[in-house]
This record gives sequence, structure tokens and C-alpha cells, in this order.
Amino acid sequence: MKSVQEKRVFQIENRLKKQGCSMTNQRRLIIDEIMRNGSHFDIESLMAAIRMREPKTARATVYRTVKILADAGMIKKEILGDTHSHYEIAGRDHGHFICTLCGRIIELGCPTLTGFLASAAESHNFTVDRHSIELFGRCGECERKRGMEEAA
Amino acid sequence: MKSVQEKRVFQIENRLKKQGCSMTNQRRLIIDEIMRNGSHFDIESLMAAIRMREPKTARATVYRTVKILADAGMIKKEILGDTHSHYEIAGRDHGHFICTLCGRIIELGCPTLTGFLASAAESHNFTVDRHSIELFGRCGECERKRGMEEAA
DNA sequence: TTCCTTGCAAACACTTTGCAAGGCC
DNA sequence: GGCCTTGCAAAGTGTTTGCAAGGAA
Repeated sequence: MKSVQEKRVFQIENRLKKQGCSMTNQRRLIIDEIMRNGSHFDIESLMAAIRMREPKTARATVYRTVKILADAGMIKKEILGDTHSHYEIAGRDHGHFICTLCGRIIELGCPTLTGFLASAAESHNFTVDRHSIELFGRCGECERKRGMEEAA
Repeated sequence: MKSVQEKRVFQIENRLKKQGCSMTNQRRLIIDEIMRNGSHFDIESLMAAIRMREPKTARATVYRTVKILADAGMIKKEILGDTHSHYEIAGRDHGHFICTLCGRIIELGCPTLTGFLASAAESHNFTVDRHSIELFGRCGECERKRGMEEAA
């Protein structure tokens, strides 16, 4: 019985093959590792996870593979204002909330977003192809912890 | 009679002095140049403008001064996903629309934004301190030009 | 005169590229 | 076997830092 993850990896491999990319061990490994770690990742942690399984994998290979996946539209570069790049598995439109205390990233899929995009585009007369919406602040849990610490 | 720009530069200088920063020629020059060029700028064009007036100004000085202004809250770093940093003169909350054809940056100050922020924060139970909202696409003018070119 | 600021060059962090060796099909 | 991919090291970018000399107060 195949897991959801295995199916996803398999699909991605097939799509890449159809585009004329050969499937090598490192590529399989990198794709598998990306799919394993939830929907968001950065190069640094991806590298670490990959080196764990295949220590002599070169940084360049990881960067190149990630670029191929991004060009093929399977992952998307995210702009989080950090010095290093973040990526996520491509999916529907959404924004992010990033907790500046615990680093957690929460997806905003709420319908308000769609409404906001439409009304902004209309009132300024432009066509929106792509967006990057990031809200920074404190998640409920961290906010609560902070309150407790201050009370103490 | 002083121009609006001169007044703004003067105010900023005063605020910096109160914070214990001495006002040097380069700092005055850099602040003046930032204020002159509309509300958005990046280091590269700022450098170019400054070198025009004071050719031996060091990159490091510009970076350092910009950092001071940002720490003092007078300008804000913007996250546009480009490789290099963008800044803008601090003001009220807003988002940006960036035309990917002509590079123009248009501010979104529309009330929908405020509504969106509030509803997103509420429905996900977090506190928003700061946001970065960027929409990428084509402005009305470029969209029209493109239509004409395709018709031809 | 005392401390802060500057210019320069070197260091940095992240990413990309050139090239010979190796692996896929 | 031919071509694509890899690893390595070197080059690139944008930014920051250490330090001696110069300038503000």
C-alpha cells in the first residue's frame, strides 16, 4: 500500500520525465525529502536532511534541482524577507502568517484574500498575475506564553 | 521659501541629532537624495545618485546610513523578492502593486487592505505586527500596450 | 581632544557557473 | 555511446565588518 507521499513523489517524477529530465538518485532523493517535510522548506534544512542520507551530495546539485522543480512549476519560491530562500510545494493561492517568536508558518487560505485581490486589482486598474502576502506577528500560543511571562 | 523636501530633510536631521547621531556631509547628502527620489528606492540607484554628487562616497557608508535610518524607523525595508533590497520612506500601512513589465511600483492604500488584515488576524487567532503585501502583474498602461502589440 | 564617521579592502552568506568525471537511457 | 547530471572549486552578488585616517563637537 502506497502512502500519499509516495504517490506524490511518483507523480512528480513522471511529470519531470515527460519534460525530458532524467531521474537520477539525487533527484529522487531531493524530491522525496522536499515532499516529506510538510509544505514549506528552505535550502539549508533541505541540505541537512539530504546530507543525512547521502553525505556527499553537492550544494550545487540541490540548488539546481530546486531550480528545475521551480521552473517546472512544482514548487514556488517564497519571499519571506529572510536572507535565504524559502520554497513551498505549489498549490492554490494563499498568503502566509509568520510568527516572529516561534517561526511557525501558517497558511492563510481564507476567502477574504480572494476578495481583497479582486477589489485591489479593480480599483487600481491592473491585472494581478502573482502575489506575495506575508503577515508577521505572534501566533495565539506565543501571545499567550508572553502574557504569562509578563505576569510572572 | 523652503520646499516641502527641504523641510522633510530638516526634520529628519533633527530627529537624528536628538538620537545622538552627528550630522556629517555624507549623511546629509544621503538623506537628501533619499527624500528627493519619491518614496521608494533601492541601494543601487541611491548609490548612483550619490556618486554623481560625491564620487568617492563608499558603499559601506551608504549601507550604514540606510541602516541607521531604518533602525530609527524613518525608512522601512521592503521585501520585493528581488535579489537586492528595496526601501521606502516610512508612512502609513499599505501594500504594493509592482508592474512586471515597466517596473512601476504603485501603493495600495485601499481600505480593503485594512479589512483584510483584520479578518485574517481574527480568523486565525494571531496578532499582526507588520505585513508585506505585494501584488505582481501588469499595470493598465502596459496591459493596453501589450494588447496593441499583439493585434499588430 | 575625544569620540564618531569615513573609505578602503577584506570578509561574509547565499547562490551560480565551468569543467572534468561519472551515471542514465 | 551520447548526452545529461554530478561534485568540486571557483566566481558572483549583495551586504557587513575591521581598521587606520579624517572630521564633528
